[in-house]
Amino acid sequence: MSNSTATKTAITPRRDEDFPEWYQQVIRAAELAEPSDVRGCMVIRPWGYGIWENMQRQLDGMFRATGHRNAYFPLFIPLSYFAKEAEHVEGFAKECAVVTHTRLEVDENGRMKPASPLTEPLVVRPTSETIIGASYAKWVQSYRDLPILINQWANVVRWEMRPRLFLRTTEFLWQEGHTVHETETEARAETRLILDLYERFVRDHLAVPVFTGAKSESEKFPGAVETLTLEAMVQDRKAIQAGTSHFLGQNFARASGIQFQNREGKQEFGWTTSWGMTTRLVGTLVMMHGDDDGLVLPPRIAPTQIVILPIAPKEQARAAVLEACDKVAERLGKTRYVGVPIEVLVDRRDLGGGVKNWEWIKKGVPLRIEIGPRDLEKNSVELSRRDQPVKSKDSMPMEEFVARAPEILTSIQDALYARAKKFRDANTRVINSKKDFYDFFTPKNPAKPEIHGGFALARWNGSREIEDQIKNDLKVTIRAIPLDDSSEQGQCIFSGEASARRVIWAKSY
RNA sequence: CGGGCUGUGGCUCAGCUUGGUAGAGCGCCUGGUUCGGGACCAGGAGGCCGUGGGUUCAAAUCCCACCAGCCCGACCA
Repeated sequence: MSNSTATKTAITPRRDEDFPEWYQQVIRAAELAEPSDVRGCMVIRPWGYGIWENMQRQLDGMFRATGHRNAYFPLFIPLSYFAKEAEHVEGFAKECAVVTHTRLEVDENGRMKPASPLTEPLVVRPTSETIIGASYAKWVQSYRDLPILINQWANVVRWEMRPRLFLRTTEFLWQEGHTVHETETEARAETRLILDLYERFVRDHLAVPVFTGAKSESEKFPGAVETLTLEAMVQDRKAIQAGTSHFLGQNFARASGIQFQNREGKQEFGWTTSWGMTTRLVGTLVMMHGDDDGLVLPPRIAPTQIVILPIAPKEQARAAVLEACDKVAERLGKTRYVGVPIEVLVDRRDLGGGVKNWEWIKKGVPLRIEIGPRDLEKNSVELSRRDQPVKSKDSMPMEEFVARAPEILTSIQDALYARAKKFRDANTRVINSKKDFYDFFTPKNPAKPEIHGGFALARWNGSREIEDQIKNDLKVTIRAIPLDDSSEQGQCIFSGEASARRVIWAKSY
């Protein structure tokens, strides 16, 4: 009893008690998003949307720097377009929202009902390869028109059976890049370029370490020749896909008629790619860095990086304290951190006690500053880093703090990455026998599985049957086939057959 | 779409078995004391009990249907 307050966490349950429930509670407590009345759809609140806007701004800059430009294509895709690529339709058929009518009429019971059926139904885009392909087919005549390097920021709809906030919602936001190239080599290079760009983005901005690689045949994008992926490990040791980059070969060019006259004067199909990152990354951040007191945001992605909390116990002191807070805020706002002005907020709301402080803890603000009468006397500030225990607090001369703020933010950013990487590496195993593999992925308490498993690096013979078997037995799948060609021959741990390489296995989101 | 569970103020839930037209905690509002670690006291607002039908003098409570949500499976960024 005596230490019950000492061990109290802001989020109930704790991660080790019930991870999925913890995840939902963090999203609620941090005011990132909430479920809406529309099944499977969510309302993204300002704090959550602010994170997404930062991702957009940062990624967009990277796309531009590599020669890509933004455009916008229709939300509705004629069914006939969509159906052009066989594997593609098959892959998405079960989760398409379809618009069949163009207006509402009042029926005999006074209820609204759809009327005026469309001759050709429209699919609400689950992805835009086919509708964009239709435009590209018109734009591409000659090899001189290539490459086409376009990105679109959009919403898409995939009618999922089991939605979860950010991780899997019926409607979600993303960017989708769609490019056309003259040669296979160029298109493959583009796929790799984007994979590397994504990896840099999640590492440097989100403090998320990933393994990259190719998807197996069964896991790749419907219609793609090759799907490259970034796989992160979150704190329940499951894998989450942080982004994908697809080499589409000539499949979609053939389906959409993207043809050009090549340097030899012959008609040839273009080589296309597509790649995307989604609002799922917000959920990834929660599960990657969050703790039992709520969200923990890497400084580079936080909508507010520093919050200043005025402490004014006595009425007489208030004006002076607020003035000091504003002054610090103003100076910080003129200070640059990774090239942009620091986002500071003075929380002057009239809320008592630690309530305010806890609110910002739960929201994951990287740095909290307290300024009170005692600080005014000493000309100092109290600072708390979100990457450190919530109760720890340091005092620092005001001048020094203002000067060192960017450096402190950098140090938080680095600490989060280091912690995440350490966690992943500690839960990544080289596994050399089927028994060890099954042990690794089997919880000790099957009735209420504890957090277990992780990433297993194990040899595989390349067969679909083995994949299906493992998925069936353990719900474990191949997350990535590493690209680095350090091919030491060995034996598949499941079949004993020849195996060219180790692949990464895990349970996944 | 199959199996299980659940729908009662903003949130979490009690009440239902043994019908008699609503309660708690948290949150919210007002006033005061507080404020350097989730404060306290006093007062107050807010619910046609998921929807429709049935049984009954009377339904949150019993019966039927529907709808929605959660968990498990199949699918997925």
